[in-house]
Amino acid sequence: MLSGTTRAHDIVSDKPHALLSSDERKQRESFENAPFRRIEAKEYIFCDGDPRTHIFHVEQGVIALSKVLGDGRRQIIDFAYPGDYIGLGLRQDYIFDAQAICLAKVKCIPAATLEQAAASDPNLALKLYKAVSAELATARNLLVCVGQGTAMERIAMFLIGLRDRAAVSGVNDGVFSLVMRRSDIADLLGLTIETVSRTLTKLRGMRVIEIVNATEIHILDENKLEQLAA
Amino acid sequence: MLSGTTRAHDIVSDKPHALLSSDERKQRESFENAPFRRIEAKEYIFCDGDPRTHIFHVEQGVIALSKVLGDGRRQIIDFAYPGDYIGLGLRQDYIFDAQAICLAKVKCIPAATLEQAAASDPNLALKLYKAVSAELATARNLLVCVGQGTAMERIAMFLIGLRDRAAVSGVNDGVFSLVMRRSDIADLLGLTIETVSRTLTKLRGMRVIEIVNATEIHILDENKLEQLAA
DNA sequence: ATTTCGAAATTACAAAATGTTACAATTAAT
DNA sequence: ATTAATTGTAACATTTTGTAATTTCGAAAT
Repeated sequence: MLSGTTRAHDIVSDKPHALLSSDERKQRESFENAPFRRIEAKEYIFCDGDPRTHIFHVEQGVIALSKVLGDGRRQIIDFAYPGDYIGLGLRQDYIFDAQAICLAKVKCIPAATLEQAAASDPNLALKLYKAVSAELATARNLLVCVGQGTAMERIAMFLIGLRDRAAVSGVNDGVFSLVMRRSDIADLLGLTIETVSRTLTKLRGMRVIEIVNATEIHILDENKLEQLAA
Repeated sequence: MLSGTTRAHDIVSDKPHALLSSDERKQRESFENAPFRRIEAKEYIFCDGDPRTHIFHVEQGVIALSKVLGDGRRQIIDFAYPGDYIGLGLRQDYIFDAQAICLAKVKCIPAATLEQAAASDPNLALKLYKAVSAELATARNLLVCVGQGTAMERIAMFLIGLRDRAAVSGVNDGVFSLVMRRSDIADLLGLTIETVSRTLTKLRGMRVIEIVNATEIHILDENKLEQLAA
C-alpha cells in the first residue's frame, strides 16, 4: 500500500474470452453475472463478525478496511481501490469492517462459488494465493511504517504511496486528490487528526507540498519528500 | 500472532501415508526428502532481497521475521514457531530477513518444486492460500496492536498471545518462557527496550505477572492482564 | 565450584514527540 | 443563508523516548 505494492487484480480471469475452455467460460459467466452494488459514502459493505457470504471486487471508489476496538479507537488496515478484491481468505466471518469513504461501486461474488471453483481449478487457487500474498506484503509494509516511523516519516511514506498510485493510473506530475479525510489518514497511520494536520502544514511550510482546498496535494519537491520518508 | 491466530500447518499433506495416491506419494517424498538445516541462535536463514529459492518449515526453535530500515531501525513482522512456513508468496526475492532467535531446525523445500506442484494440485494451492491468509490476519492484528495500543496495552496483548500459544502446546497454567530478548519484543511492538522493561516492571509491581530470571513469566492475574490489553 | 568477563536488562532522570483540549476557520450540505 | 461537518491552530499535558549509570545473568576459563 505504502510503497510499490502489487495490486490484486484479474483473479477471475485475465485471458481473452476466445481462449477460454467451455468450463472456464461457464465459470467466468457466473462471476460476470454477479450483481453490482452501489455503496454511498460512509456506508458499510460489511462489518467485522458478519458471515462472509461474498467477495467484493471494487469497480469504483475507495473502501477503507478497518478494525475497531471496544472504546472506539480504529485502525485502518488498508484502502481498497478499483481492481482490488475484498474479503479473501477462507474464513467463516469477515474480520474487519469495510466502509466506503466516497461513493463506490462493487461487484459481488458469492464466496461459495469462488471457493468451489478454486477447489478444482489450480490456476484460480494460485491467483487467490497470489492476491492474498500481495495483501500480506502491503499489511507488513504498513506495519513497518507505523511501528518505526515518526509522524513525519509516516505522512511522507503515505503521500509517496498515493503519488505512485496516481502515477500508475496515468494522472501524472505529483498531483493527486486526497479522497480520504484527515481522520482516515490518522487511523491508517496510528496518529491523531491534529498530528496529521500539523505535519501536513509543516510540509507545506517547507515547500515540499502544496495543499489546495484541503483535498488536492501537489508535490513540489519529490526528492525532499522521499528523503523525509527515510 | 497476538490473539487466536490460526497456524499454518500441514501444507504439504495431512493425510496418513496409506491414503495417498501414487502421485501424491511421489510428491510427498520429494518434500520429505528435503534437507534439514540447523540454524544457530542469531544466524540468518535468509535476508531481504535474497532470491527466494526455498520455503522453510520450522521444526524447532523460533524465527524472527523482520524488516530493517536504512538507519538500522528494525520492525519484526512476525515470529515463526514450529509448524509454521516461512517464505510463502509467489515472489522473486524474499522481502524480509529471517533470523533465528535461538537454536532452530528447519526443513528446506525448493520453492520451484512447491509451486509446480501447486500449479496442478488445487488442494495444495488452496492450502497455500489458507496459510497466507492466516499470516495476513496475524499481520493485521499486530498492526492494530502497534497502531492503536499504548505501551501497556501492547505488552499485555503480547503476553496474552504467548500464554495462548503455550496453552495450546500443553504447557499450562500461565507459565511460559520468553525465548525472545527485550529488543525483539521492542522491535515487534514498536517500542524501545527501556519501555518494554519499564512496562514489565510495572506489571510486576501490580502483581499481574512474576518474572523469573528475566526469561520466565508467570501470569498471576489473568483477568487483570486481559483487562489491560483492552 | 569459583572467578571473570561481556551481553542484556533494569532503573532514574532529562528531553522530545505526540496526544489533549479548546476554539476558530473553512467547506459542504440542507 | 444557515447549519453541520471537517479542517486548522495553539497552549498545555502526557506518554514515550533518549541517555547513562547500575545491576543481573550466563558463558567461558580457571
